[in-house]
Amino acid sequence: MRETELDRNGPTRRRAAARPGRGGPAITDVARLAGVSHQTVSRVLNEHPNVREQTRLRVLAAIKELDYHPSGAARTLATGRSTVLGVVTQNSTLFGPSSLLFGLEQAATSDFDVTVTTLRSLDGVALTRAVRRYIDQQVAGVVVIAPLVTARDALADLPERVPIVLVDGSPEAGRALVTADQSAGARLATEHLLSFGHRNVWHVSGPNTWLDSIGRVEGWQAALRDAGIQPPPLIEGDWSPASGYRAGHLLARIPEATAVFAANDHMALGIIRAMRELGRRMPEELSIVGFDDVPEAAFFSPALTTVRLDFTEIGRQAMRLLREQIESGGSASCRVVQPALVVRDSATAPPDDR
Amino acid sequence: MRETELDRNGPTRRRAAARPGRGGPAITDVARLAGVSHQTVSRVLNEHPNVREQTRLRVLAAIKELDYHPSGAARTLATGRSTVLGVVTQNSTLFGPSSLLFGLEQAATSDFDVTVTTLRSLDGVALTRAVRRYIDQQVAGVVVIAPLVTARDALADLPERVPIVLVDGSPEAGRALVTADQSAGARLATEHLLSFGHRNVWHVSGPNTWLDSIGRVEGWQAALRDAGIQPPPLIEGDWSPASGYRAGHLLARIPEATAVFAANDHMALGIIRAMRELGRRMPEELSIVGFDDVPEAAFFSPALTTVRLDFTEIGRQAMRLLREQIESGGSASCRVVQPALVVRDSATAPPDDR
DNA sequence: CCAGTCGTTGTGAGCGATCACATGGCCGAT
DNA sequence: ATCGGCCATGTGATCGCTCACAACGACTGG
Repeated sequence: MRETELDRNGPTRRRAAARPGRGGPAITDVARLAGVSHQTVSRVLNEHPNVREQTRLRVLAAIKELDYHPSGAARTLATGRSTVLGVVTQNSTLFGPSSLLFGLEQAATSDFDVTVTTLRSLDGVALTRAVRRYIDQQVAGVVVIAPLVTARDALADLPERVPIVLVDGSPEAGRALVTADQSAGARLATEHLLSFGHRNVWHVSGPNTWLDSIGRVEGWQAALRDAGIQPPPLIEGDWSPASGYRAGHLLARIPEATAVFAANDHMALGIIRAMRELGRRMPEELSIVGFDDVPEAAFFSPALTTVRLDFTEIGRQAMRLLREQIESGGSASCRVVQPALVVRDSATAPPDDR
Repeated sequence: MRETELDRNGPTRRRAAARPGRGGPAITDVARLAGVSHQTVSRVLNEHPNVREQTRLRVLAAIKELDYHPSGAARTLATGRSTVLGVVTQNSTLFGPSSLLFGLEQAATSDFDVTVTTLRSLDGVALTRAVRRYIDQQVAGVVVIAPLVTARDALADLPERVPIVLVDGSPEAGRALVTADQSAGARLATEHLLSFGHRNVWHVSGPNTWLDSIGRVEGWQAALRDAGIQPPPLIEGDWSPASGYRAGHLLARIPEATAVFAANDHMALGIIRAMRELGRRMPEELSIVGFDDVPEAAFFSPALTTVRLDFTEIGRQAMRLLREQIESGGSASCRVVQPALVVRDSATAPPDDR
């Protein structure tokens, strides 16, 4: 027995000396240099209270001298949880989604390593697979940026093993959710236009597969109904300035269209462009309000009145919900971030009124 | 001895049965179900050739039945390398950097998990720390999006342990690098303006801390010098439309300024806006060429002639360089992606000429 | 008919951390 | 003086996987 044990230790020690390990020094190297056990080093690393200050300093010195860095993989393996946060988003350079991603990264970066999966399309299969893959990697949590209708259904049959927060998705999923109040933003825009005395407000929406679009359409309709106005037919765009441009040409042929709410700033730009080509003056002949407040919106001609979303705040809220779930196995609560109207020069009174 | 062994196995088996393990089933569970050793399962997972087809199928079936997914952490720990790719970029929603990030994700996503570190500033300390952190995590490789001058110096004293590719950085760093030929792009823009007969071309640049800015300034100057023209004073902006707007007001006071090359589209928008406010007609009174070809550039008024960069291609090239380094310990080669001129309506002949 | 080779599978150690538990010193309380 | 308890530290097992090597049978060639 005794001999067997010695035989076992032999190779082990030799191996450690030869350092075939892939990376730099390991915890045992630090322990040896500091003259303590590996466990004590681990305690120092994890800020365990019961370590004598003197020992702590010795360990710290050894860590510094060896330029030791703990292995995340080993820690993950031992503890079963990592500090990696998975974010699933879609293949898009659109202002909204990309700002959302940015806001999220900002908010997470202090506690987590953020890894991003950019999906080509947000259909159920791809989404589920991406989330499952994260779960396999034992991520600490998953954030799904799911602004599409198709995403909603996919999330229903997802395993419960991991904290998940939806951003910009639908509350029906029964998961923790952070979203912007699209409807309220649209209402802000519409009511702002109505306040100038416009008889009606037209709307150029995003694709009806987007929850954002749907919410904005609802808010627009609601605001009109509340004012006792029958909403005019919806003009559906696809977020692109080109679609706005086409919508602009359409609107130009409708004399009674004096005010339009565009579901994003880039479509608004397309509309403005079309109007300019047709020799219409803005905002005198057509008032317009956008959505997003892209950085360049103030420099459109006319400077665009629009609705701003605080993406940093959304990111922060998402991280809060996620932490709640991680720490206390929390609930499926829901936060809604309110948008704000940014008044510039693109909305004014209708022609008749002056 | 025999008893000791039983004692040892006892708790082990019980543990396995109770599954206090953090995740789902482990490789041994699959092995047991398939009636093979864990090593055989490992072989199947890694597509090792020497496994009998029949065995392979049995293992595959067991994997499916248990819904087994291998643990990345354990694999990383055992092999010393992960499939994670670290990307370091800076705190920016600017079109260039964010498109770059997007292109990179697109190109990487099939082989790697991309994790992003968004730095508040690209100074040496922050950059080095971020890269080192990735190295500690034993990432497969690191991509640094380093468009700032400050980043250049920081990369010199970085450990060699990990494949690194610079994107949009400076070749002097002696590392693998993918970059856009900023200078050639600027030359394209400048020569396009000159071709209309303009006597001179002014330039509104980005901040001189950006390598992109510097390259574009150089290309602009070179093009003018080649044409035997003394470059006018440089107007420095900060990429923002607001800075373009200020530059526009400045330019408006200089009668001989008939053509301007803006270092990005958003500054061009600011210039256009300023001109419009002052009642100048564009492009008749001032020709302008931008840089970036943001999606909305075609809908500026006038539609902006600009220079386009293929970010997807840059991402692809970066991934190629990285794979070369990972697989063959490759070299510090350098790829340059060429930009293309996109001609629209914002550049035309100077007023004198008609 | 036996040695050598190859294909297939199994065994045990090790990656670098944490966790559960053991140990030994020092303290105040009995 | 003795004992339970806390503090500081150490020991060994374990997480789930891969790697190096051993074992075994079938096939081949001399």
